[in-house]
Amino acid sequence: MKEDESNWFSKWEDELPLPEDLTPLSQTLITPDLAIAFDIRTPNHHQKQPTPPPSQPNSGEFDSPELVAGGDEPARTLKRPRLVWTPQLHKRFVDAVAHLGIKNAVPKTIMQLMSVDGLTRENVASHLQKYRLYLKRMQGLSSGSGGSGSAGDPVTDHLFASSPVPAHFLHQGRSNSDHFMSYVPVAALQHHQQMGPVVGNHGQLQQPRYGQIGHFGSQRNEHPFVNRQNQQPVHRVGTPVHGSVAPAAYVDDLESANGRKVLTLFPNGDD
DNA sequence: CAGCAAATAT
DNA sequence: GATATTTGCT
Repeated sequence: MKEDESNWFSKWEDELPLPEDLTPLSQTLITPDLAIAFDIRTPNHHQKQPTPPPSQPNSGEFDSPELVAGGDEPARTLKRPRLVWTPQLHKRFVDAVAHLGIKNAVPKTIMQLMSVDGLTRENVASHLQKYRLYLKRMQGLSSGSGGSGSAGDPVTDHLFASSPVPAHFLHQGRSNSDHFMSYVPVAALQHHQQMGPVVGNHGQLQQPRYGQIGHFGSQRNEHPFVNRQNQQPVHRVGTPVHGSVAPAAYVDDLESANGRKVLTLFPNGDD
């Protein structure tokens, strides 16, 4: 029996796919922009062809191959792939809303504050809508008196459930005076590419970092159960905060396995 | 433009 | 089937 164990272990080891064999997380898929540029989305259903514009008044009849090298970003008015709201991204969203206050938490502002490259107002609006519904639902059933039903947290909404909801967000009919408007650390002005949602294997945007390659258990981070080694190469906050708020000092924290680490990442002092 | 409900797409 | 996006309306 012991031998068996070492046996399968050996085999297991042997059959372990090499990193090179694994899906090259950042590659493979045709570059999203390229794909959309060519309008060659995934072979899906019969996508209706909406009035294909007569292209450019080219003298010839073939399209201009410079389409890609055109310099101008084609990815501007074309349909982007579905954005996938990963917990981290959602966290940013929540934090942004939390710090803006319900009153200023409108799609436009949120989007700007998040300063996530590639995120559009529509994205936020859509997500915000669902998020609000989620909050409402929660309140609704949390008032259950004598309820013997509420047993823990039924994984209702996967995404929202795993987000450290700031606590308040409950729309209290509180028309209190708004506190000082926090200046917007317009990080969006940075030409730096922060975390740009990238297209996944199909056409879904997913986050570049935080990609878990493990095939063990479930790929999805349903609940924090996987104890991964928090090793972030690009995680340096060298400067011991001295009082100045650096927009680039984002410390995207990883939630602890079972300890809800509610750490606000924005330089907030409000509330 | 923001918010919402429903439909639609992936 | 779950989600995100879009649509229509206010």
